[in-house]
Amino acid sequence: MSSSDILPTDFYRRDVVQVARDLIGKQLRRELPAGIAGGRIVETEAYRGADDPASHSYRGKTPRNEAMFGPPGRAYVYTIHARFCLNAVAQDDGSPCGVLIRAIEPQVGVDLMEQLRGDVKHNDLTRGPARLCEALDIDRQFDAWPLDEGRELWIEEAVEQSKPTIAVSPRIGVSQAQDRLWRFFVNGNRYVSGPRKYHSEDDGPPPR
DNA sequence: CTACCGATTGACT
DNA sequence: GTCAATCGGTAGA
Repeated sequence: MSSSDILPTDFYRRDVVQVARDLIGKQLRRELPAGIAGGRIVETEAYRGADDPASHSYRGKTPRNEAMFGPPGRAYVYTIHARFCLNAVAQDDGSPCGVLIRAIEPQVGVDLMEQLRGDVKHNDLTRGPARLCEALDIDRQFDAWPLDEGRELWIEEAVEQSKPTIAVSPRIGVSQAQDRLWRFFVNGNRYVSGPRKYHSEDDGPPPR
């Protein structure tokens, strides 16, 4: 692996929906005291700014969501229901956008992640935004962390040659903007949270 | 200060 | 499938 495999800032400096789609298949990496852990990103969601009522940044800047207003390529870590969730900040046009990493497929340092998660079913190891953060020991210390420098916490280029089949759906846990299909996931992958088979991007509109 | 609630999870029917 | 624990962030008195 060379350092050029780390996703550069410019990767994130694009339309947030496109970034969310392109992050599927990429490799999330965490450097722990005992070694490297991580895996393949299999589920993401895009959150936009002032025009997206489901976004944390919809009602303006607060101490909590400040990282979303910062430069692209940084992390935005927030807490909900006493748990942590990881976003990658995207775009660079003054609009506070982020991509929620909802699930990864565990591939590297599985034993390390199992230790951090405790006694759970293997399938639940990293299935869900707060579960993967627990498995990788990601907390508020990584809020605004640069993801493009290849240390502690970063995202690398995909290992596989071909892109997996990507399905889309409305975002999970949000009641607003159901017409925006901004959730992306590897179709049928067992580590995807929520519906794992919805419809391919080539199909027609989703069932209501 | 108090009150409300969520981009969730895990236990349970 | 249903439901409640849990606690920091936020708004409002």
